[in-house]
Amino acid sequence: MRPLPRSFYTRSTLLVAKELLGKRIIRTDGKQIVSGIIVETEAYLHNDPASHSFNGPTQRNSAMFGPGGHLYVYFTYGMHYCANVVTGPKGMGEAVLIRAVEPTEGIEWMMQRRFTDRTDSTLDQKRHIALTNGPAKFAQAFGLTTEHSGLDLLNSEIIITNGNALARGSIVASTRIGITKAAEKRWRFFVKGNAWVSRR
DNA sequence: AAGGCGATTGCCT
DNA sequence: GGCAATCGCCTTT
Repeated sequence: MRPLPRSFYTRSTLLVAKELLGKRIIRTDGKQIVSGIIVETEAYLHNDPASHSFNGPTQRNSAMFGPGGHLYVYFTYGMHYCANVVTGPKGMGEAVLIRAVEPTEGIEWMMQRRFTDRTDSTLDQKRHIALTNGPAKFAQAFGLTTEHSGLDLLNSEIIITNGNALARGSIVASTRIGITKAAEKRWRFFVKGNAWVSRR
C-alpha cells in the first residue's frame, strides 16, 4: 500500500481528523510490522487554547509547525507519549491526536510493549482492547517516542495508507478528552460502536 | 534557579 | 469514581 499523499494532510485539520478514521497506520521497523485502523482522533488548531501550538513554536512543539504529513510526538505526565499527525501548511501549527486504533498486525509486538507480565501470553477480549484504546496506549503499543517526532509519514518507518471504508453516518463528534481550555469544542471524532474507542 | 502542571493510565475503594 | 505516579517543558523570579 502507498502512503497517503501530502495533499491529504495539508487541508483543514477538522476535515483531516475525520478522514483519518478508517485509515491504516503502519510501523515497519526491521523485522517488525505493526499496524492498526485509526478509530478515534482529536483536532488541535492554531488558534486553539488547548493546543500545544497556541503560544507559538517552542523546542517541544516544533514538529507541529512543520508541513502536514509529519509526526509530532510529545511526552507527558512523566511517563506517557502521545502521537499526532501534523496537518495544514508549514508554519500553521495544527495537528490531529491519534487517540485509538484497532490492532490489525503485529499484535505479539504490541503485547510485549504494553504488558509487563510478558510471561502471560493469553489475549482475552479485555487485554486485546487494552492494547490500543487510548493515545498513550497506542503510542506504547507501536513503540512511538519523541525520537519519532518529525518523521515524514510519506517516507519513513511510519506511514498511513487507505484502510477501511466507513459506512455513512458512522462518525461521531464529541468534546475532547482531558483538557480544561476550549473544553466545549466538539473536535473529537470516533467510529461509532468500535470497541477500541477510549470513551463513550 | 525554582515551581507548577499536563491532549494519561492503572490501581484502589 | 478518586487519585498517585513521574518528569520535561515552560513560565516566572
